[in-house]
Amino acid sequence: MTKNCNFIEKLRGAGLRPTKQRINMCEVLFNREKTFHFTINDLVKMISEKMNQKISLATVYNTVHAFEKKGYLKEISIDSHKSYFDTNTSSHHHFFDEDTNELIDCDESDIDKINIRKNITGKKINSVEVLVRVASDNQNQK
Amino acid sequence: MTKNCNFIEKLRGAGLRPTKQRINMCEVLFNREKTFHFTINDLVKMISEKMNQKISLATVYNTVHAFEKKGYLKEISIDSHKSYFDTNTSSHHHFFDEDTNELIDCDESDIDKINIRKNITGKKINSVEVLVRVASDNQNQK
DNA sequence: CAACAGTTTAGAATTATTATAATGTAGATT
DNA sequence: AATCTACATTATAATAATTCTAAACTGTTG
Repeated sequence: MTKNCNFIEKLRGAGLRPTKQRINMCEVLFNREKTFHFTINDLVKMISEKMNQKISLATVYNTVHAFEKKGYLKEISIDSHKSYFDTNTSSHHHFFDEDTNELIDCDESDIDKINIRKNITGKKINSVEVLVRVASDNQNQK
Repeated sequence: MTKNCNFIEKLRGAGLRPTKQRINMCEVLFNREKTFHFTINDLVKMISEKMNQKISLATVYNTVHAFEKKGYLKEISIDSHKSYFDTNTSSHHHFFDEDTNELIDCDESDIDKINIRKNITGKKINSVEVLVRVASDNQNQK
């Protein structure tokens, strides 16, 4: 219950009105020990269950995008058909298990800092992301 | 003209029948000095222009996927709405210019070899890809 | 508590991709 | 070269993912 207040502040701080839907969404997304990865579909299910009623798909899309813009979520795109969001918005890399479609966080010690030697004139680097695709050792490629 | 023969062999070698459409597609994709990036839409236009007649969208999708499976193309996914294919199938990294939506190849000297310390039991690494997002220096984020 | 601006909603619209089934074609067989 | 067959292509329908719309609703401000 006190958590709610945090989320209300969090939303207000980002200029987002703390509506019932957004607060529920915050609880599903951020009220947990560990960060996690989800798809829009996952999320709709989770929120509907939590609220014990439907939430409009449009609202979920809107809110996810609002959260993304505010830096509360990060999108991880695997291919044109698989896109995840990550509640861990710190700069970090990922493994993607092609067998299970599971996205796995790397922590800092897993991959050395990436050193970019190229410089594009007038452009600054916004992010550097590594995606390591893995698959079962016995089967070839998949 | 002699190039056609190469493409016919290339297709045959991959177990793909050298049809008119596929050969045209090969010419558009592979008969050039430098490798390049494209979207399905780009490609449909390019092929239609080259053939001076329509090509079915389904054929382009089918063929692109066939080429991808055979390792003639690689998909580069930027976000859930922007997906490119790359005729450069060697292992390499990319810059993505968020202002122009342009994908830029890195060559080997641009980024040090990525050292992966994490090991996922029973899984082998299929690919390691770095995406560096850049944007204009004066505007914040975009 | 009235008023307004921002939000939610269901459903329509749009876009991207895949499936379908009829027609066409490459390559093998004769 | 005619025929056959499996694979390809095609237009279109179907599906899936996302965005738009316009009406109803709800925080917030005064």
